Amino acid sequence: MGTIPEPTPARLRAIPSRLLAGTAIVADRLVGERLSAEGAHKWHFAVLVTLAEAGPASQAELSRRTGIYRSDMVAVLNELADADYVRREPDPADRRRNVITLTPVGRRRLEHLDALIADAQRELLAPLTPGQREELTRLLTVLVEHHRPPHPRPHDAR
Amino acid sequence: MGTIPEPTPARLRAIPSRLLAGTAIVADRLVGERLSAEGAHKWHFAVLVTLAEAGPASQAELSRRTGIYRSDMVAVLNELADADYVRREPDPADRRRNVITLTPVGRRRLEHLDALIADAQRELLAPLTPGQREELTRLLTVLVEHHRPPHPRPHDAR
DNA sequence: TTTAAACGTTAGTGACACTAACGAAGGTAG
DNA sequence: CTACCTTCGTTAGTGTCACTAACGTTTAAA
Repeated sequence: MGTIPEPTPARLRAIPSRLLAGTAIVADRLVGERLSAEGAHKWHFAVLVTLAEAGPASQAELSRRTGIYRSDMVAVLNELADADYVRREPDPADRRRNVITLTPVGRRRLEHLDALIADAQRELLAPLTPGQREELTRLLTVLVEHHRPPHPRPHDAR
Repeated sequence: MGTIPEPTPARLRAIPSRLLAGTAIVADRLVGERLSAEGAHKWHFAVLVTLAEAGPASQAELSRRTGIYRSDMVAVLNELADADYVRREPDPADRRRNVITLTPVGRRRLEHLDALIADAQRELLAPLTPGQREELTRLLTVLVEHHRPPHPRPHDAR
């Protein structure tokens, strides 16, 4: 007669910040597994999407739009440029900047990664009805929107 | 006439795994700030709650109930024991185990930390109605419950 | 009685958010 | 023009956290 598989106390289970941490871990693992199987990364997708949506941009712009720190952006762009998903060239109009441009190969890569990520989201949200998925997205959006550096912060990009 | 503060592409903003990651970071920061201001830690609270709810337990039991790895549990219990919030003594019935017991001081500490955490949750969920907060908690619970090691895994406690 | 498992513990890994500081370039004020 | 401050790309580094590996000890199972 073995002991029952110790339960987590209810008082602990019901704490939103803990639930968020837990689901975020699950979600990240789901996405990460799929992407790394194809030699890709979360951040690659974010950059490619941003370029596809808003056109060529500087590294600092990409940082602000994706939320990836500009110090981390360097490595991401190295990898994307090495694989020819992206071109990186100095901006003649402002010689501090690099102009990052999506290549045709990059666009195809994006479609592929997009499918992988959509798949991961589906698996993540599997136990929810379509209505619940929308509701969850809505609620989370409200939260991230609300908790956010008051305004377009003074200086220094993320 | 400056450029408008670069927006995140909609295609990126609407991805649940990204939203979860974002809110989890905010939530963790909110909780962490309050606790660290009192020299406490997330994990301290989890252990104290578990002891209060389910009584004395071994370190491995605490690990499984809280989700804290038993390798990390060691340091947590060192700190809690040093502050006399918890007693740690060898289990005479099974000399592999330590029995961890909540002290009266620990119980008072718990009440304090509980207030801090409740406060953080309130700030986190501030932009939501009470109904929405419940709904969010419900949805997240479904997700964590669903994505979870199939059954009481073979061996080796977290 | 041999084997396997659980326990507490130490050490270490990898991912990721985040900071600091740098030289180079550009913008602005005197 | 000069001085100053900001932005940009880049390098290096920090702290936290989830997670793994391995160990010696003790207990349970075969």
